[in-house]
Amino acid sequence: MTQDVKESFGSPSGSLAAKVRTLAPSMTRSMQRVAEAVAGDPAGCAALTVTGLAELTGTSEATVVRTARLLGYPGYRDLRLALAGLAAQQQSGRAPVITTDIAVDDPLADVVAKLAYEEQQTLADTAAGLDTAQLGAAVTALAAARRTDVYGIGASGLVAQDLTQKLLRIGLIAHAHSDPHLAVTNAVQLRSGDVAIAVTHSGSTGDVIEPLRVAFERGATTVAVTGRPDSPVTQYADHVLTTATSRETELRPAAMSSRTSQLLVVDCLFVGVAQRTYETAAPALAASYEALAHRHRSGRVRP
Amino acid sequence: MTQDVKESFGSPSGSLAAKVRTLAPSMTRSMQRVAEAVAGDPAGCAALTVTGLAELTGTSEATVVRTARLLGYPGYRDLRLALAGLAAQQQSGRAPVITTDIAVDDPLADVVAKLAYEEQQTLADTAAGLDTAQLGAAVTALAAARRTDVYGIGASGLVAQDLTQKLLRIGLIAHAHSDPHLAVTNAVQLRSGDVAIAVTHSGSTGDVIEPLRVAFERGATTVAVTGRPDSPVTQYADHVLTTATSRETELRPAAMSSRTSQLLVVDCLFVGVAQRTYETAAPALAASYEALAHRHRSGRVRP
DNA sequence: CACCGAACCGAAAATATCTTTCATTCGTGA
DNA sequence: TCACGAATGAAAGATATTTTCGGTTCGGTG
Repeated sequence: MTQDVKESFGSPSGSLAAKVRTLAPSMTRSMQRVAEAVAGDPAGCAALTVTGLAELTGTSEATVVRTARLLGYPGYRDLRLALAGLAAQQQSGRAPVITTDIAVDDPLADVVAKLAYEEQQTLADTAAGLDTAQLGAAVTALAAARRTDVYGIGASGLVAQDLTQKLLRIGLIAHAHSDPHLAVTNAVQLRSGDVAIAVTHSGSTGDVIEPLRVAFERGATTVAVTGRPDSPVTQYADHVLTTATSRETELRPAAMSSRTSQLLVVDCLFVGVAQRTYETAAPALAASYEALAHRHRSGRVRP
Repeated sequence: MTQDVKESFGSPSGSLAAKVRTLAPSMTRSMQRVAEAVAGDPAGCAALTVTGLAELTGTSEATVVRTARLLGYPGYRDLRLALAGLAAQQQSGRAPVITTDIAVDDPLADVVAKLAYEEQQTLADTAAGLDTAQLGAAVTALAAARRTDVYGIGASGLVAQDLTQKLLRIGLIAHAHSDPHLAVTNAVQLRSGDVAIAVTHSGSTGDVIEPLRVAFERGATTVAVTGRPDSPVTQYADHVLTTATSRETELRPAAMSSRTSQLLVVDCLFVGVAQRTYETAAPALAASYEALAHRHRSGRVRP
């Protein structure tokens, strides 16, 4: 199933294409067909009626409407309007855009350009798809938390650690856990007023869900940072922060872009908390900077 | 920072307003009312149905349709679509291009936008400043290495781990060290044909320089990933990969953007190596993907 | 000033489009 | 294999758009 679709769209990444990618896993087969068509050729689809799009994708009107709903619009009419807008934007956008995947024989310069470009897209998509209300709620909880536990495994584990390091720097009490057993053991200690955060792209990593569940049941405020807003982990999450999902290619595992996306979310959390706790955060940041200066040798070496 | 500019239609935009002006004389009174409304607030009108617009302008559906026709569209439906497009274009034209630093009282939405923008900037800068010759040399060394050690402390330690995780996934032997003593202890084991990589933004972190020096003296190929190409760490580096340095602001520590930059470099290294060792890397990647699938619970949870 | 005609306008019918319902089909797990 | 539930599309139902058509207004004219 390689893209015979030609993927010739100018800027594949209006937040719509991102939304399609995020929601695709929770779509049924025929809905995916519709979503694909829409993401692939917004302008073309905007010109079609429900019936037209249904025929084009070999599905029914009902399915088209269902897809529109899933993408967050009240109905097809509104999706169509949005599509028209998107098309217009693309038109004026005129992005140079690197469309192709990274190939085995790409020269390194291309690899660098493509990777940078894709990560930039990921960032844009993440920012576009992040629910600031959920973010705000999570920030509020974090800022007031007695202690915070962060769960993550593999690449997500690094993100968890990153967040933890940052929170510690502004004087909060935070721990990252990547050992499932220890995570659960610690989760048991949590109670109302504490915060537990699970970082998992798939949202289905049992080892991460379990401690979150425990924390949830203990009354802690729970947050899920995941690329799948309908995945199991969200069952136990008071607040869900959605990360972007990008096309995965052979040489560029999904972990790469999901990490970028997760880190942005985590940064937002951090800055948000730092704002809320500015009085204490600012001096703490300054102090940690000061403390680190000693670990650095004097200066430059090459004249 | 919302646009108080209000866009009080000095030039409501494009051919539409022009068309309205041109055609106005040939319009009847009520049609002019409709045309005016449309030209004055395309976005708002795009949200209305024929009936809505008719009521808003105190006219009838028929008149609205007639106006649409006069403006050159087959019917109201199409005018509406065009309006949506126009609105979107205007919207995007307002490239807010966030220049200011993150302030303590910025709303979260701004924080998200600014962070995303700055990280995107960092990525672009990194890609632009990366020396592909140096990168190529590092990749060659990595691809052929008997073993690879990566040193990093603090935030850079996470980057080091990230690289290690990836290299392991394609069957290479790699270790990350953030304990300075263990790092040195291990560095002693290195010899020609091995690779040592130091990740440090400042380039002056003694704890990271030391193991690199040891590795260098043992004859290993050494690589420095640093934001300061003239810093002490480069003394012992065969190849220097430069990361971008961005303005540091009070609420956004340098660690944030240097991490982004470092990760891009590390990703480039990884993909480069994966290309060189494609024969073995591809199946290894597939296998690790396969193995992880078992760790994930079945699928979606919400209907 | 009354009358006429043409253009204008909107109510409502006719049509197209979108949405919902519901029976059927398909895939899946026991 | 069967039974169940999810997925799907046909068709009914609801809305929106377009058309029709008759009433109204306005300017001119006898």
